[in-house]
Amino acid sequence: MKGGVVQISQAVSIALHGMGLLALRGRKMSIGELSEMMSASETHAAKVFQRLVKAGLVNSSRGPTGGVELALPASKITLFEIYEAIEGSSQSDYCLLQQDNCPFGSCIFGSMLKNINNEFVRYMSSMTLADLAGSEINETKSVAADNKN
Amino acid sequence: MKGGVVQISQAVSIALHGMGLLALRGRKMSIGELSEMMSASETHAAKVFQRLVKAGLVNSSRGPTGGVELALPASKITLFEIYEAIEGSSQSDYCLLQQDNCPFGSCIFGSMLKNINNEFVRYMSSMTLADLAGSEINETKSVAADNKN
DNA sequence: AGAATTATGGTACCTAAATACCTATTTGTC
DNA sequence: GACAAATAGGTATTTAGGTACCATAATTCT
Repeated sequence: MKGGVVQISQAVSIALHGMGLLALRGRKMSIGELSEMMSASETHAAKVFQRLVKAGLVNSSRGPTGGVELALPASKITLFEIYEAIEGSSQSDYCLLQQDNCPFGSCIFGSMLKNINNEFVRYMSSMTLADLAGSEINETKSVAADNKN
Repeated sequence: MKGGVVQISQAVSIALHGMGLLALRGRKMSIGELSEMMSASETHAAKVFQRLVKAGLVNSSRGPTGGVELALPASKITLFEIYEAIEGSSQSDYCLLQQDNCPFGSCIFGSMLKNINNEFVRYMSSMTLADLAGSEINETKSVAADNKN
């Protein structure tokens, strides 16, 4: 999960992919099953899903036949809600200097980074799990073609 | 330097602010002077500037009256060059699954984050230190006013 | 009733990255 | 020669994220 400026933790990646899988399958799945499909540590995935449950995005049940499933229709869950459930709400603070002392306006670096952050939030808030599942259906055939990065 | 998706290290913040200060003053300054103005650790600032020197963005001289100064006109140094000098060139990899196996097209999460990264790079590449110094002159009077992020 | 399966919750450990610290060495000025 | 500054390298320290482990609770199956 390294690279670029935009950093997401493995936990967030597990959450996004896991929730996406639940939306795709549309049925209850066990953490073991999910983590295997994602090649992720089962214990880590378990922790991640605990937070999703607490956030009310996922319902869980125990015992054999137990597992997790979406608590709401896929069209009602945005990617940003998933992100926030894992990372918590966060506010930025990029200026080294005290805000009032920064010689670069009301810190130009800070506002630049805030803008990019806002763009991320806006995009994540506009996408739901249903959009994902839809895009999968439309794009799944041409995956191999544009897979060169 | 925590918060938001867009994460920059303190090293990058030191580099951006330090270079900005050099552009503003337009003269040679010592690391001690710069680090004090930024309320940053002098040793850390020294390391950061070593990298900027190696990248050819800064000229340095030793001894009393020594210090660092821009190696090029401020209008020829982009913020992205500064960022890259500290963090190195980086490529992203956000998909948990093997790219070919990701059930979400050519991973939709990955492409989303790549787009945001590209946006950052584009913006940082379009801004030079001269633009910064200019914005300071225009905005410096109204800093206190819009300082409620 | 008891065994198996699954989620829950807590704690402690591991690792990697960023930062801080410390001690020299080199280069230049006076 | 004395001093000031960058340079260099090595070694903590800190922190966040991830991992591992363990006991427990809930549910299902036999």
